[in-house]
Amino acid sequence: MSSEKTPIPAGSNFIRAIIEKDLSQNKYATKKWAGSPGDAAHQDTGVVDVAKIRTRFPPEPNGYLHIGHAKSIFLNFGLARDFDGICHLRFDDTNPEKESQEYVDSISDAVQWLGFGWDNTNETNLYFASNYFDLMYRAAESLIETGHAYVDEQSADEMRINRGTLTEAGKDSPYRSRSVADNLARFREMRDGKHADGSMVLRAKIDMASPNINMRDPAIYRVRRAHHHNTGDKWCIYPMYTFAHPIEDALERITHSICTLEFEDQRPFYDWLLERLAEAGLLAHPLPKQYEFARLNLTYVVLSKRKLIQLVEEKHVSGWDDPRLPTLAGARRRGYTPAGFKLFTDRIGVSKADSWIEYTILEDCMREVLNVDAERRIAVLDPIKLVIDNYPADQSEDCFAPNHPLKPELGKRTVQLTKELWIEREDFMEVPSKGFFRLTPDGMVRLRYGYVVKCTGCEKDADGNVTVVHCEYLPDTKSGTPGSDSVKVKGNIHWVSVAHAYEAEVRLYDRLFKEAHPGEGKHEDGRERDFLDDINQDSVQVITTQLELSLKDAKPEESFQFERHGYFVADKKDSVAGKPVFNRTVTLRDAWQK
RNA sequence: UGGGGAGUCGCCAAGUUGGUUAAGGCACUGGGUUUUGAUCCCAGCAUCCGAAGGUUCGAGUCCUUCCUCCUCAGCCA
Repeated sequence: MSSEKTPIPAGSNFIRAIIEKDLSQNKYATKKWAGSPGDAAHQDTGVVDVAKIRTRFPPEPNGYLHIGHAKSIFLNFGLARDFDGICHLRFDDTNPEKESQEYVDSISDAVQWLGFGWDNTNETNLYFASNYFDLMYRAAESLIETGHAYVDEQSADEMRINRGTLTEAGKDSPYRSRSVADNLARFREMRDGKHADGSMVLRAKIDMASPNINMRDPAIYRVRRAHHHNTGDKWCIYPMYTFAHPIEDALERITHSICTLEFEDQRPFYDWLLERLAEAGLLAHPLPKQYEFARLNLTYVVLSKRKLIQLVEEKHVSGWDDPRLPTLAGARRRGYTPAGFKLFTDRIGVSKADSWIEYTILEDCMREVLNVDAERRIAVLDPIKLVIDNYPADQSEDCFAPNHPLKPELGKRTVQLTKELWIEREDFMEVPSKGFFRLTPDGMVRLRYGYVVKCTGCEKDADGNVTVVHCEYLPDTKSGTPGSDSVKVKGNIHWVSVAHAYEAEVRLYDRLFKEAHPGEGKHEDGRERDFLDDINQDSVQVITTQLELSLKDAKPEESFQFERHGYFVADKKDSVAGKPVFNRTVTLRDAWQK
């Protein structure tokens, strides 16, 4: 990445502290890099790596990225940027049964949308674990040759039983002491398709009595006849994550391999494996090191892949990019922005403590960036007619509205004022509640960017619903003219001319779940709650609105602040030229307690 | 109950080798500005760092014991 360097906040998180220390000790001063991933022999032909550190973002292409991944992306790519390093995008595609090109594409899109990429000065750092299958296979044979791996023919059930429990040691497999030659022959047979799926696995030979269950001879290669999205039908054996990931990191000369907390127990194996392969001459020092941080938990959403898939497949939402979903594709359609996510990740920090971030933090971040970035427009979401009785029916006059109060250089636009206007239904109350200072009989209010008007009454239908509000304007009070403030009013309401309005569809989104921790706890009858029980049935409201005419030209993904309402974005999917529809990204804060 | 982690203000989170009054952000509460009940500005907001002991002139930082939460027994990642 070649982007602006941001100053490094000293010791702002434990990973930065580790990197600063590593760098100050010149830990990577002689680390060689040949320009592409490879084993020790390959890297030795290279030169000292220009990247001071290497990190990686290694998603499995088996689903869509979500907000939690954004944290990891900003962490890994951000670290690389701040420390003169390089971050790789690597697809960890070692399980052919779950992965597909669709996911590879959506993940690539999301990473780029957040502002990162893989094209660096002299190299393209986009990799696939499956491209290392040959090297991984060699590493496995090396492990067998050095007596550190064996082919186990126990069934999965037998393996599970013999693995022991959390408090009891496991038992050695009857196949554990086979000869190197025998193991090698068997493993090659596995590769050559001589054995059925599930009939045997290759296991690392470590210690069946280890208190760390991950060290009790973990399986590292399995037989699985499945078509791989990248390697096709070339292989019928596939490496396990446990085995593959450390090797991927080492081949790419990653310095800091950052993952989430649940992999902590895996670290001893990570180090064990790389040390064995380095001893065998396959990998060179310095070897990558794994560090773990706490994954993101956000209130009012679910981030687990399983639950997201369920929401999509059972059609509780319209798709992976439903604006209510915490997927990056959904957030994007909702109008959330990369800058907002950047602010968010900076704000929540990185640590090892399990935590739940309040969803409002994310919303505040979006408001904060949109307040600065989004131009203002006028939108009447729940229209009711206001008639200015003392205004000529055939008259239309220009009013000037600033495009951005914080950026006068963005200029003003004209909106037309006429006798009949649309105003917000909630801006009129025939019987005002306490503290209400908008339109009410005999009350005065300013029509934003226009005149001060005095309410004279309203019309109602047979059911008592207000249908039209009447008022009279005060001619000398037009905004921007001398003496416009001769009449002071507290209320200030927005409006759109009936004759100059764009009638548009707007979607008002609310949170998808009613509970802060969806599915947590039990029902009154003692039954476990399901996260689906907490779905908010009113999470979207599609309404017909009256917008100022200029909004007709909004481009897909263009964000605006609809004054007094919130931030809205022209939907990237359903908008057509000249007829955009809008999604509410987030409301404005509202300090008025009704 | 074995191993590995984590517990600092309502929510996050600094606090490196022990050294005066425990950063910062968000939230919240006052006050000010404002033609968005928005934004912005100013002020306030942990005698206390999961608990209890101990070491020390001095401990969130060291020691002991205890408590709570997370995580690991896939031929998933």
